[in-house]
Amino acid sequence: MPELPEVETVARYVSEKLSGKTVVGAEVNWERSIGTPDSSVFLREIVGCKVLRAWRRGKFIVIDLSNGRNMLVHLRMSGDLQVKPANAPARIHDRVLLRFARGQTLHFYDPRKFGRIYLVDNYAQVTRKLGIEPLSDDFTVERLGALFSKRKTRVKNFLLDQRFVAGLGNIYAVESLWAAEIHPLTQVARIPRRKIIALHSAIRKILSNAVASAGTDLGDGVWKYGGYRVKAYGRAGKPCPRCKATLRRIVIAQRGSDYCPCCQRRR
DNA sequence: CAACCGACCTGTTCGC
DNA sequence: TGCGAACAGGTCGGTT
Repeated sequence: MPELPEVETVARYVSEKLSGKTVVGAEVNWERSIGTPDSSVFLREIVGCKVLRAWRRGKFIVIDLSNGRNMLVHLRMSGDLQVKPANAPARIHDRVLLRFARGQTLHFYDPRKFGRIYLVDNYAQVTRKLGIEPLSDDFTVERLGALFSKRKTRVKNFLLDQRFVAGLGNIYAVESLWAAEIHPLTQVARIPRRKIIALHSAIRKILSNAVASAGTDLGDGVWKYGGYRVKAYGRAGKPCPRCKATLRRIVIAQRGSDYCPCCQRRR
């Protein structure tokens, strides 16, 4: 579920709530929520750690600890982090709880159990394979063009592949392609320069607007904080906001891809 | 190299 | 109303 804007929102929230606080206790209710190390080792090693700050890399929340190590959280499809008073009851889908000094508890809520927490010496052990940060200065039209060159991948698959650009997921990939007027099945090497420019600009604009809006609330309760409004995602059968043609949905990489058959022509 | 498929999980929505 | 199927913001490993 959460993509870059939602993960950024959670990372800022955690940083604000927990910076300077020390873990005094921990509970794991679903072992596989801990990616590494084993949950028993995690429980032993996380207690006593002090949070310096939290930030984001791709879709990972990275927590810097005062002992130099890092705790990372990936929310996958349904994860969320909430800081509550120590006396707040755990919910049925709270998989991991971290209790902090001064009566605060971090709840890792994750109905589908896909999310993962990692405790490592260096965050790069986990994030090593991630591609470029789309909101960084390094993400230029030239870099995007270079990644496109000679590749046969379809652009929708490309945008979902975290090894190229880190942070886009299905919603924002669909939105970016709609904004840039590119058909999702287009092979990246065949995208003309003016469209590369349009896509680069769309990705940055859409992601930064969504971050500023605290993400996207699709109305199904999975993410209920943000105010970003989608233009194409999930709107198959409804009119294109640009040309009024009926939006369509096809499946690419087993993910629904909404697009406008009129403005997003193939080739 | 690139696409596809099943896994991993639970909850919600859809169609009959 | 009820019930099973389909589908959901992500990623990985094994096949084609």
